[in-house]
Amino acid sequence: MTERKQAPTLKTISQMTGLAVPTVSRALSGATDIGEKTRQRVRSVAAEIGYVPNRAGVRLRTGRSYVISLVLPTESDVMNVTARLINSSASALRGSRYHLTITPVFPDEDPMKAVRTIVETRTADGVILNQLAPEDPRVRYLMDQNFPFATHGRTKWSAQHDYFDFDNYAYARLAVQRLAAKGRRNIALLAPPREQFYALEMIRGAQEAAELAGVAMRVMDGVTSDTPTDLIEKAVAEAQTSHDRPDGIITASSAACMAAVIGIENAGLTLGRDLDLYSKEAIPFLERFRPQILTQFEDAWAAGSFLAEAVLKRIEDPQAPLRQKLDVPREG
Amino acid sequence: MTERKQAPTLKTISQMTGLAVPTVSRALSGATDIGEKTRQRVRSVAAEIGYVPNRAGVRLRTGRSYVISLVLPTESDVMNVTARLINSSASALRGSRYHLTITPVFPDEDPMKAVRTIVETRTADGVILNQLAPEDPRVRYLMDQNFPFATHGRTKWSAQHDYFDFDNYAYARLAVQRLAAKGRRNIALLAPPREQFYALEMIRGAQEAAELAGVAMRVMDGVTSDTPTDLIEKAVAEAQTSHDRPDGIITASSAACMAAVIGIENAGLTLGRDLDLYSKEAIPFLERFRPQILTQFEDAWAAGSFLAEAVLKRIEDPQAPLRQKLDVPREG
DNA sequence: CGAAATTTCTAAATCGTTTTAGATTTACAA
DNA sequence: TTGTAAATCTAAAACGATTTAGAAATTTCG
Repeated sequence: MTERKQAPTLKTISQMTGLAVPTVSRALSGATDIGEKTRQRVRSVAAEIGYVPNRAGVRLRTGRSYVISLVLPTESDVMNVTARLINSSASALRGSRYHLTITPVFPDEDPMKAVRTIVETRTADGVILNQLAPEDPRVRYLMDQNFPFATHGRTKWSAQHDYFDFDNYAYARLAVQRLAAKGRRNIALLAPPREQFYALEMIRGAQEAAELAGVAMRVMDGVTSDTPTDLIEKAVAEAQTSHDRPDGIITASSAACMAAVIGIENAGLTLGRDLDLYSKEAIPFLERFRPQILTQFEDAWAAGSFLAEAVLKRIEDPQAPLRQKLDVPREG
Repeated sequence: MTERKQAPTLKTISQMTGLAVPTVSRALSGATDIGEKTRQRVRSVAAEIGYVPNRAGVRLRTGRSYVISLVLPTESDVMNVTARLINSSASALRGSRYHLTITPVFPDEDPMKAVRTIVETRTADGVILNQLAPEDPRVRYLMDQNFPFATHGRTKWSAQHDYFDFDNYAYARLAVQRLAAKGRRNIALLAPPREQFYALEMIRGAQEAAELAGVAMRVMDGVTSDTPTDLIEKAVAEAQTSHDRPDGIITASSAACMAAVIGIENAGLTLGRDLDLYSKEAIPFLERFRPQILTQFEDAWAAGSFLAEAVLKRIEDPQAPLRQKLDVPREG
């Protein structure tokens, strides 16, 4: 439990350079009445110690918040889990003093950077994470810093932190059981990327259930549920032409499942006859679209509310009991 | 252009009650060393003038930001326009000093309240709105207050504010033209709710094009593109059994289009033969799912980036030239 | 009644930044 | 050399809230 680092301020730079605080401020903002060498010196020191203006100070003095608000009518009809998560967690903060900000992280970025910045500059009092690796460094870091957070999904250390997770192990078990009960003997799992914790859970569940039921189960390779949908279509279609073509496919998201439907129907096969599909989904859709598809409901709205509240409680009382929930699959 | 109201502070209450500022503070926070009648008086005054603690003041003094951050890996594969909008606008702020916060608004709420609060308490420096009515009071208010904002979609006053809009008029025109060119003579438009500006645009475009092409065009009633998907399915299926069943349906979102597909196929009809579907979509999906579906691409990513940047520029320079874009439909 | 204890309030300092006004130094011309 | 102008810098105040220490008023009790 490292000591939380104190962010450098203008005062820090002032002391390091021997200049007055306002001088430092004006040097950084590029005022005309600061000597060139002074400006240089201040700037380099600032860069060196990673000075970032304190938002509250700026806001108080200037009245500018440096915040843009996206006013978002809550939609009832959102297939996408992420969108639901945003909506529900923002909604859960209604009535509290808290706001929800979105911190986007790009694939090419260091995932740690965003979290570290938040903690060090105290951009936020708490954090919600998703898409977790089993030993996610962000989680490790937040735990070490004793910084309030909650996760959508679990990690290796999830006994020690707040989380909400859909029980992917149970999901996959049940999926295999039901497919086996329908007479399917050769099941393929279109799994999430293996870097993510829940992928491993899902795979484990499917394997165990397959063994118990005495059916074949394999993880589709070269493709995950996050793969662009056209590639999923292709992969599914190709799998159907192989000698041991799967007669049951389990997917991890409605988008992936839709792609699978396309691949299958394009290959001229018939759902429910030639093979069965099994999927999670955030809103009832697949099952109405193709009644043959077997589904389990993933409650993304509950996840968001739970997580937001968990973080809130954790901020208020760091010693509060852990808030953890493993959502039991409900068949759709 | 009304004067922007100055938010009341502890000082305001202090002056009104004749008490010292710290006394007021402690009275509000429920400290034990404040007399009961004093507390009552302070509280009632505070409530009366609508006192809300200044975030910057609190944050500076206590170090608490009252912000929860949702750290969001940007997804490439998001069907939903809203989710894309969030991702893209948050991303556009990367590298700037600005953050994106989400302010959810519930159907049962006064849509004005959220906006008014933002402006009065300066929760944010700028605002992005969507789902606009032709004479949206929020837009009117923001214009009157001279508060930086940009809209996804247009209004009656859009000549005077920043916006990004998909050209729904052109969309509908083209849709009807293409359906007519395929020999369709009885077209139905599954329009958005008529309260929204873009619904009117779309209807107008469809009507004009239908007249020109000499085909029948009607707006489906009792159902909009925001209606729960099961009701859309039902409505579409029923329409097919009527005596003047449509041979071409234009929808306003991929979700609505999918629902239409379900309705049609459940009714035992064949796409492309018995009738054609025409839809917008945010990512290429429908057209691959059912190649018979005619589509136009709606660039939600571009919208978010554009809007975020527009607001940024508007904050920096209220006199900056208007940033407006009417996105031309690209056929998919 | 007067001293001590208690209740209720206020003064002052602080968080980090920016702005305004003024001070100091340097450079230049007379 | 000296006075003036220009170039640099600093002191002080302010934004709004909270906290700590202490002052004033009230109550309690011997």
